Amino acid sequence: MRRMTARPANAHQARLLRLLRDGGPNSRAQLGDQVDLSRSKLAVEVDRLLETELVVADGLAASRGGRRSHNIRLNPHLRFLGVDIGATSVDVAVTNAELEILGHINQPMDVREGPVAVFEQVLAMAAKLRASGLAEGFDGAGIGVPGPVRFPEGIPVAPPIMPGWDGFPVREALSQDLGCPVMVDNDVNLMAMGEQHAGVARTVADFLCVKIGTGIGCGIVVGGEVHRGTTGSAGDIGHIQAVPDGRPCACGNRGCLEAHFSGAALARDATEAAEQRLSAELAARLEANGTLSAVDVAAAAAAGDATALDLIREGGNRTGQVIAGLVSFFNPGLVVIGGGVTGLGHTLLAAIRTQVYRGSLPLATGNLPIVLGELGPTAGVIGAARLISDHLFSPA
Amino acid sequence: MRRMTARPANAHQARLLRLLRDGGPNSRAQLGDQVDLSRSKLAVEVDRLLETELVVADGLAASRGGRRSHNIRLNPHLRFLGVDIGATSVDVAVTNAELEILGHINQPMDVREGPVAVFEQVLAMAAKLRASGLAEGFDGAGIGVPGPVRFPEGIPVAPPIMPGWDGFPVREALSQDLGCPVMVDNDVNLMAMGEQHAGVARTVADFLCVKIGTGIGCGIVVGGEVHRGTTGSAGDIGHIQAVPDGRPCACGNRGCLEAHFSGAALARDATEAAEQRLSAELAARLEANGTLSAVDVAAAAAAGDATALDLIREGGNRTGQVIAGLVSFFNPGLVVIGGGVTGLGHTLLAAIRTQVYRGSLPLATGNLPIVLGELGPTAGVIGAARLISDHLFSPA
DNA sequence: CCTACTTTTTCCACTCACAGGACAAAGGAG
DNA sequence: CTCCTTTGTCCTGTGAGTGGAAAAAGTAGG
Repeated sequence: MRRMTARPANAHQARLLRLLRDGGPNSRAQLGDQVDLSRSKLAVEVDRLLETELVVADGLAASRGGRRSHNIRLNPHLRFLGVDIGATSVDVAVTNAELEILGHINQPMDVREGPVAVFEQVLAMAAKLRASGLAEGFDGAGIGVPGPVRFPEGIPVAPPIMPGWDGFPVREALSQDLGCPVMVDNDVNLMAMGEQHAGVARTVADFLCVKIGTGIGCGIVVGGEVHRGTTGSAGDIGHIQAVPDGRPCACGNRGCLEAHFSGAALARDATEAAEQRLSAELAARLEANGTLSAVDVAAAAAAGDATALDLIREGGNRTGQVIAGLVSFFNPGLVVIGGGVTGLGHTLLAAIRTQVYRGSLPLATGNLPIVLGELGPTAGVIGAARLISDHLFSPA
Repeated sequence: MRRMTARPANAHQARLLRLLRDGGPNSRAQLGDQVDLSRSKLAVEVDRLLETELVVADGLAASRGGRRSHNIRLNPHLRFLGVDIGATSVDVAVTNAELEILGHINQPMDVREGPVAVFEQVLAMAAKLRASGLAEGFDGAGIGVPGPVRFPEGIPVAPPIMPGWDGFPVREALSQDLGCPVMVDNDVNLMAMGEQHAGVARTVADFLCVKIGTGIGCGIVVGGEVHRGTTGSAGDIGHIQAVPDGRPCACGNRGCLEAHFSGAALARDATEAAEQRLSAELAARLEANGTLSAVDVAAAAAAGDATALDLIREGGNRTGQVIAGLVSFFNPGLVVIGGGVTGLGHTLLAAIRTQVYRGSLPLATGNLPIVLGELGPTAGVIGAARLISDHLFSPA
């Protein structure tokens, strides 16, 4: 099927498209209530959008006391591809134009195999989703990578955990392979955008989104917009010093947050504890699987294992201390905790909250919710779809 | 003299006013090069600005190879008042519409005497400047206070070092007393705006401005706009933990940056060192003055006193560690160091630089200048004038 | 079923912002 | 003094956008 190549011709059309994306199908009259345009002008713009087939008519709306209005919705054939590349696995999802997930695949993968191998796999996964009848093609794709990105060009820069990716023209290459517009961003930023679009951060203009996975990063949203920094490395909090003269870190320093708490650090500490027989629960799991991960720690903690709980609390305290500093500095309206280790749940959250509420001034913490992300593993792909839709639903 | 009450009628006029503010007098032709408007449209808007007397004709410009153009400048009678209230002193300055300082007074003052007493003094200082013939009245005033501010209303909130100021309607009260529009902001934010307007940060969109005075604060500029946070307390980095289990702080925690390094902490440490006879230089100064301040430490350091140098280095290291974390998080394009203790000069700067370049990843620090502010004590009042001019030079 | 009222949509005339060309005014270079 | 360039002014055309009138399509009540 022919893909939609049309773009909104002006800011009004872009506004309408975003309203339809975020609010779902709407009657013409309802749209009129939300934008500050005369009825005539609105009708003209809607007609033009219908002509370009970006939106379609969708029957009659319920009456509001008089003549029934016609419903308008984004073209139901529009499809976005959301790709969230993690350190050890990749998520690929298809959404409609309202960014609802129609299909979602997760596969293990090693990002260190380099961009060529990874994108081969990603393209295969995308083809699989397409073959299952969810999409006949893609109108745009958002890609999240676990490292800093030169955003305008969509090129990873100096990614510490991604050797071989430095300078690889992700945006251009994928745009060719997929035959559609592509935008690339840091995976943490996409998670923030996901939670902003469909998660806990829907109504907040300034918030932080801390992702604790293999590494630790933080999405920064200022006035509704993601802050990426001068070189695209904003939010890279994994290497903030959390423990003076602490553990050595891969970056060459000592005491980095990431060296003390992250999926990788947690697995290492748990293995150590198991080997030293500090925890029967963890030792048994190590015996059974041959290796331990954050999931095992979560399970052990759920079973009441004191060592596992201590590890989580300890890590939560470290993380909380760092976040406390960021809260003082940035004064957000919300802090979202997400990523792989959110399985650690309430114990982790409680430790983080304690440190933040203790370590920041009351004015900054007084009305500050600190919550777990709502979307779990789908936050990244939803954010990716949101990224490309923001791009496409803006004036050409 | 009748004050200018006119405001730009639309975004074009606002744009032109800001160009004239930031670039000084300009010919109509030069203005045309900078805005994307047809010559006819530009002429219309300039004529309207001339009618409102916001701008005036100012003779003929030099020829650019053909007919000479007419110069336009902001009305030379426009006057802004910039007020920078510190913890222990207050700066009041008068500027013209191009934000050039025409007169500047600094007086000691104790902010703890409360807003009524302070503003009595401020109004007297403003009257003195007016009486000296620099201004016949003020078209607007910007006020900086050393604590968080609910920006839209211009009301200080829960300022730790300013008992009696909480909830005082500064904006409204001063607007009445001065008979002109008033905007209120945190003093650190104003310093950032000052350096952005006329100092080292003229060309940078994202930067941090760390002010080390009686306390420590940080102005955050994102995309050219000051970030104030959800409750107006963004940049409040004085109470970030710099030393685990360190010195007790007035805020109730231990190890806050401000408890280890700030004008107050430095004076305290220097006095201690003098009393313990660790430094002859400092002891002599204590003897002579009865008290020590950051200025004495700076003088002792300049004279080569090892203890003083150590104090500065130690403080710079602490500050640098905190800034390193902020740089990782925020990824600015520039870090400006300002405030009272900048008299400590290169020793301080070197310590901070060392810690930041060591403690943050290369991608964030690779091209990151860390410099002293250019404007010294005038940064605050220039920023204050800039604040109110931004407000007045925006569409009504 | 008919009438009165509401809401939605379309149509149309009118205003306004703005662009861009023609032309006059003012200066520079030879 | 002539030719060229730049600047300023005037004027008309165009397209965006508004707001009123009226038609269309409902609901509610008798």
